[in-house]
Amino acid sequence: MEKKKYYMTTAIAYASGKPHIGNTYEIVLADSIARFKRAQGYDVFFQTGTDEHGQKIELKAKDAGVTPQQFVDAAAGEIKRIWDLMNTSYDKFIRTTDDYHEKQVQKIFKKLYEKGDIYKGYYEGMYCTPCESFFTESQLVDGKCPDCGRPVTPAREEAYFFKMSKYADRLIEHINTHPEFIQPVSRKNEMMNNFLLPGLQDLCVSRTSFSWGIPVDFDPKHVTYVWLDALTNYITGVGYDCGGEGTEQFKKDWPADLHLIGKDIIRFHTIYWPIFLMALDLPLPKQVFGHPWLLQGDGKMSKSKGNVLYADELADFFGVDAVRYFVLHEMPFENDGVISWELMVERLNSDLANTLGNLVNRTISMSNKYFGGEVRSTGVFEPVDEELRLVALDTPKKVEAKMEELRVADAMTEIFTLFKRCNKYIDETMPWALAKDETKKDRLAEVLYNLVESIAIGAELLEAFMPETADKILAQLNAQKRGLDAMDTYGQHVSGCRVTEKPEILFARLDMKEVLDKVEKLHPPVEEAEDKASGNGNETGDESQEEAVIDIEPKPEITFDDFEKLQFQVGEIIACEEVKKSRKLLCSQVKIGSQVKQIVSGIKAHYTAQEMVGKKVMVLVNLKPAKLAGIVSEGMLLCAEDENGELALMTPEKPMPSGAEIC
RNA sequence: CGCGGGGUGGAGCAGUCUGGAAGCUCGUCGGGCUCAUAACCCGAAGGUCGUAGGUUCAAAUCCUACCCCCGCAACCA
Repeated sequence: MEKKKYYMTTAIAYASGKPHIGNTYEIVLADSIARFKRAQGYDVFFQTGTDEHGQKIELKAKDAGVTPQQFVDAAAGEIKRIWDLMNTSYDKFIRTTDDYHEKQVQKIFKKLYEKGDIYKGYYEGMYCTPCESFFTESQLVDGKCPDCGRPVTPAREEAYFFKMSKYADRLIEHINTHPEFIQPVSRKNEMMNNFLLPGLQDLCVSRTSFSWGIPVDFDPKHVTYVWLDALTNYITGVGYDCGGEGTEQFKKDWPADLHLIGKDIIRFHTIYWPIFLMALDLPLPKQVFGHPWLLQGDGKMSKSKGNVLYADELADFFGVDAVRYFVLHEMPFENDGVISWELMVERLNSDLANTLGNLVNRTISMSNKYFGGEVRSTGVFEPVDEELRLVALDTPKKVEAKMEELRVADAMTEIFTLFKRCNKYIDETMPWALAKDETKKDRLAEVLYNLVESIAIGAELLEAFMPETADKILAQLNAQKRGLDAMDTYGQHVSGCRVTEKPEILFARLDMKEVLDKVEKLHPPVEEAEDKASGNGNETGDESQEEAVIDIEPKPEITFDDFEKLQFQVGEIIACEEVKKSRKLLCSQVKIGSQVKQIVSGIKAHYTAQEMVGKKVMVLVNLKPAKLAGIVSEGMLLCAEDENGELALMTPEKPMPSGAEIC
């Protein structure tokens, strides 16, 4: 019988930097699904990759002094490295800079243009020049820019648009008749009520403001704007050919069975993507699952607390499978999950070391102790065996049911329920007591056989989630994989097999304090300096009276010429207000000589707008203007900062007129 | 009114769509056991389900208002 195909994808990761643990979650989640589907006998094609175009990458590359292509090559390499490190079994890693992808995107763009679904128009609206942003009338605040409050002017920019509204009815119909299309279901209403029912706006699909993108071949000053470029990877990756037949693989795999994405981009995958496909006369993907996010715990995510988390660092500490276990287990189905070093240690100790690792270890060592490693079924049955047997037979079914709903965390919990049942079984049967009675020898053998059999079933089920661990356990037990299909029969472990002589510890318990100490060394917290200052309060030595000092990372030496480039002046703050919608920023009007500059500073936590007014401060005046929270800042107020991040403005020690040069 | 998520025993979460005895894991305390990685097994304590109203025979769940956290967005120039 031919295998049923299963084509699944993750979102492609934006190649702008190192992926943190949250990004990594998605690929691991996808991997567990892919592996499970394979175990179920599907012919799985699992695609992931990187999204590599756009203005942000263009800018980052420029900052780094490399070409965009060099930049994304490095970023994609890093992403791929992490994916591989996490032992993910993707079949294809697509990059939007791959030539076949770029070529197809151009063809698609052209086809849709010729078909009339894409038209050339003008991006019209009220334009705020300093903010370089367009706004609709309804977004304006008092007729002014909602960001910086300055006047806006009507403006237009040439752009191509996609006629979304043309396909809206068909899409609404599809969503209503396919309740499984958007997962979790709660997202469906969100999409319908917020976007579809009020009426879809046409989507801008080209840009002229940057050039790092796929050029529109018949109008090269335009580049394809993100979604038409990014989403199409799902078809170009399996061999779609616009205007042609497409490869055999494309015919087999499309439509995709599952797009696994973050909940933040559900809209693009359940509205724009299906509509693009309709325009191309292609069938729609069967299911889009918007998973929640994995957030970093401990309240603030800050470098000073050392809780910024990366997959490779976590894997160094805990091992790949432990990290896989954690992210899969801790991630609920609909709500966001939390990750922190503490929670990680807790989970590893209680679930992996205590429940699972110890179970395997104690079972193997008893087999060695009582039977020289031989595990033999004797058929000496007692009623207590029945319950274990039922749980062991039931677990595969439950796991399959949970996986069917994509409830990966729940599926793993089912497996651990089996392991817990095994631990309980040991207590109920008390093998050490049986061992003391020579006449109970056969019963003892049966007990150990039941344990090995049950653990073998659990371990094999674990393969999708923790592949290495599953293999290790099976190897230690000397058990064969039986296949998901065959899990309806108990007692398949070959009687007479020997377990390993020296069981390797699968997961060593970790000491919380030691881990946190190590983490601290890796990411030294800023508070250290304070401890030194206040903690070493010995009264006798004169040196201890000294004020605390701070050492910072020295920068390279500069020449006087370098210094001369900087222009500092005394400025008087004549007005200051909080920047709305901002947590940290104050916006000051600073009088420097006869001119007034607007300067934004991140000091709201340290000064109120009121107390700023009237201060004479040190200003770096020839800094290139930049936008902060959309507001232009034309310089920088200089502050001293202590080890706790407390700030103090620099003010002249004697009265000085505004505009006085500081040199 | 920028967008989004959340508030359920000490911690992390399920349960909310489809109203019907407050559940899971960890931690704590007490007990058991000794094969094992100070582990494992049993038991117990601990909750006004953010607040205030409303609907209902019945509300964590539905409705209204409010409070508080958090993430994102363009935020330490």
